[in-house]
Amino acid sequence: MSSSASDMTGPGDGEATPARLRNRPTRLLALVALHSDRLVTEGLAGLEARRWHYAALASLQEFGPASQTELSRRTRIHRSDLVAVINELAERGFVERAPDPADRRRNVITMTPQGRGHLHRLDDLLATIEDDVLAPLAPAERLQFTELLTRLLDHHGRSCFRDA
Amino acid sequence: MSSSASDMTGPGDGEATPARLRNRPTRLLALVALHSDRLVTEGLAGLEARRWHYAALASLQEFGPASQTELSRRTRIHRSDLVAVINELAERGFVERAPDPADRRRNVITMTPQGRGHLHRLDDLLATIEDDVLAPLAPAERLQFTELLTRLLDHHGRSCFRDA
DNA sequence: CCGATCTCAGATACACTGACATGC
DNA sequence: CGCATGTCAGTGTATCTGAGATCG
Repeated sequence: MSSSASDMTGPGDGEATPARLRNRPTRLLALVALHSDRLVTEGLAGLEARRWHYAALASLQEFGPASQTELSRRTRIHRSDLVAVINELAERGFVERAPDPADRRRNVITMTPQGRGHLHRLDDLLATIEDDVLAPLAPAERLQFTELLTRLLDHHGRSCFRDA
Repeated sequence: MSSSASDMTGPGDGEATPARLRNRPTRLLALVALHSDRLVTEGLAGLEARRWHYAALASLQEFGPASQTELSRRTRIHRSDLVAVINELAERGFVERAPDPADRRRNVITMTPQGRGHLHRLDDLLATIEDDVLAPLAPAERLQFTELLTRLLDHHGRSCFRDA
C-alpha cells in the first residue's frame, strides 16, 4: 500500500499511516454487522417481522413461557420495547399474554402453535440469509468465526448483562 | 437446563432445537457489534467526538482532501449526514470546507493541522478500546478475527458500495 | 433541460431513560 | 413502606429517503 513514506503533500504523513479505516476491528465489525443487520431486517420485513419478533419467539421456544421481565432478560430487549413486540405478536396470534395467577403483577407469555409455525418460517429465512452473509467463508471458517464471536459475547456479556 | 428431550410441555419441541439465539451468527454479530459500538461511542464522547468524525478525519488523512460526495463514498457516511459531520469538524477547526474552483458545485474538504492532532488522539483512544473489545482473544485470534471480517466486508462491500 | 452536488426535513429501527400505576 | 412488574412517553443514535437549491 504505502509506496513512499516521504510524500508530504499527499495523503501520507510523518508517522506510520496504516490503512486505519480498513484495519480497525471495531469499524470492520460495525460495517459487517450493519450489512448483516440490513439483510436480516429486509428479509424479515418480507414476512412482516422484525428482529425483535424473532428473538422473542426463539426464546419462548427454547426456554418456554416467561414473564415479560424474564423475556427481556433473555432477549436483551428492553422491558419498554418488549411491550410493543408482545402487542404485535399477540395481535397476530403468535403468542398469548395472560396474567400470572401466582403473581398478578406479571404476564405469562406463551407461544401458540401459529407462533411456532411463524418461527419456523423465520428460521428458514434466517438460515438462508446467514448463508449469504457468510458466503465468502469456508465451513470451518464459519465455525471459527462463530466461536470467536461467542467468546467475545460471553466475555462482555457477563460484565454488562446476564446470560442470554 | 434441558433434562429430558421428551418433555412436550417445556421448551423442547419435536424437531431439533439448537440454541438459536446463541448460535445465529447474525445475532452474535449484532450483539458484539452493539457492545463494541457502545464502547467506541462512549470513549469518543469523552473527546466530544463521534464515530463519523473519526471516519471522516481518518479518510482525509489516508487519501487526502476530497469533495463531500467523495468522502461519503470512502467513509460510507451518507451525503445527507456528512453535512452535519463536516459542520461540526469545521466549527472546531479540524477541517476546512472551501468551494472547489474547478467545479463550484463541490466543496473541497481539507484536514487542518489541528485536525491531525485530533485524529491522533482519537487513534490512541480507539487502540485502547479495541484492546478492550478483543480482550478475550489471543493475538493470533485477533488477527484471524480481523481477517475474517475483512473477507466478509470485501465480499459484500463490492456488491453494494465501492471500496473504502 | 438534465445531471451532479450540497443541504435540509422527515422517516424508521434500535436502544435507552424516566415516570407512573398496580400488586407483592 | 419499599420493591418488582408492566406500561407509556420521550430521547438519542445510525441510517436512509426525498425534496429543494445551485452549478455544469
